[in-house]
Amino acid sequence: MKQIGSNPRTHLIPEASLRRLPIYYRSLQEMKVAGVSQVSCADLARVLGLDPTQVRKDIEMTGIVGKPRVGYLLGELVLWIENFLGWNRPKEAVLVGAGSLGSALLGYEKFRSHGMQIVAAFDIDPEKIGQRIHGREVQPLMFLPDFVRQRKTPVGVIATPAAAAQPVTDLMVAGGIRAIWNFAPAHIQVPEGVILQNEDLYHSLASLSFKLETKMPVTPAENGNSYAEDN
Amino acid sequence: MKQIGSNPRTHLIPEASLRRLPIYYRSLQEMKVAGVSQVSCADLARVLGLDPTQVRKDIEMTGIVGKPRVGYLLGELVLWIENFLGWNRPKEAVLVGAGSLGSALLGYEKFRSHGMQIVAAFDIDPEKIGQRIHGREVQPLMFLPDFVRQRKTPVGVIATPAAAAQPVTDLMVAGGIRAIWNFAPAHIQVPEGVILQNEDLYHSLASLSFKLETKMPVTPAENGNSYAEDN
DNA sequence: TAGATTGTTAATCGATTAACAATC
DNA sequence: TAGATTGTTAATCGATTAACAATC
Repeated sequence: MKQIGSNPRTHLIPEASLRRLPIYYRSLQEMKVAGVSQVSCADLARVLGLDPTQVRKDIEMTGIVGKPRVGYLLGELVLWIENFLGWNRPKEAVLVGAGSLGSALLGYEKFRSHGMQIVAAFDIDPEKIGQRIHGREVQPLMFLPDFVRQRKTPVGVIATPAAAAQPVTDLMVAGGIRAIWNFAPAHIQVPEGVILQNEDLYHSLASLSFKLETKMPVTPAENGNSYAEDN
Repeated sequence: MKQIGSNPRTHLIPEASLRRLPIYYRSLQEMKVAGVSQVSCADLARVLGLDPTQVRKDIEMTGIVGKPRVGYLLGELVLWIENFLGWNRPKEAVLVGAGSLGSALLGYEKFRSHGMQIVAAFDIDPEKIGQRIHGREVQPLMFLPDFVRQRKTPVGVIATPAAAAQPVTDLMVAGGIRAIWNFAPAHIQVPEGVILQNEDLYHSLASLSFKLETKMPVTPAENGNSYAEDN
């Protein structure tokens, strides 16, 4: 019997697989509501129009052990995914940039059940400072390093204009932030060991615009095309 | 001499390369402002902390021909990228879902110079209908199919709750939309031939959360880690 | 000319897909 | 038992990286 709670695969976790788990997770939640109690990778693949082998590989990554001919207990699989991703252990986050996007992000309550909780918002604009947005008061940016240091906040979310992204990053890093989720359209540099996740809409726009224009084939990508409904 | 304006490579365009072009593009714009007139792939790689070979491969994709020992004329390279991505030929788009995220998206004026222009907004909520957001009046969702059909709008942007995503998709497709940019946290199905670009924050949250917790290595991904500053 | 950079071809590496044995 | 599904190993495919010749 394999170790429970630890991952069976010592090798390497494909980023693309990580990003597919939420898709399965969501389908499972829906099935649960519909009263389903057991599920196989084949079921998931069918519902989502994905390749069954790929689904199985991704699910195995979580370390869950299934039953041949049956699949997995739905509730258990949900728990394994949550545990594997760390979604059952939300990390605190600070957000910088209380503009329209930042405000929208502050309103996503579901983040908490998906591994992250934004506990404070910062901005440099005196107009914004002191405002309450979705229950959090916007603080002066200069307070950020101390806040992060004292509270040991692991995550920083950047929703500033491009020009502010690098300076804000540096502040976060100085405070000991371990991961940065960057929504600013800027290429920022972080020291080795700091996790950086870019959410640059212009990257997507490049892909979308290109595909719309051309008849040139583009290789399918993790967050690109889904499959046609053909079954 | 190669054909000008057409792509030299008949093969296959890697999605990841498409998504990197905006990074170069942005650096080039900054260099331009700084008065630089010539640039090599090596220069770009140095500034961005990326692999020079990769930068060269990506740049070549646009079809531009450079000069050995010199590189490219900066202004020309910018134009080649714009033309390759179609950023100089903005496509019209409709947006559905005038919530906080939708409103934020309506405020991104830069979209127009990056291949896309949101020309109308729709919602199903009577409270929202009639409101003006960044100069566009929110229309009833039921008007969408006719609008899209008459105006031949190629792009649909979805910023609705998850439950609305598939029905809205179906409306868009019925109206003849050719590409969908989906911000709703939902796996939607589109007919073959319709381009789908998902912008699901929970996918990123999965990756971020996992990396924060574990010492397990994750394969580097297109929109993941940048390089450490080490030069 | 010398040498840096382009353009191109080959090697490597990893993700996806296929094949198949084990099992309930 | 028969057969569907898991778990695992191998094959394929494509992106990244390396090597090198051409060129200004």
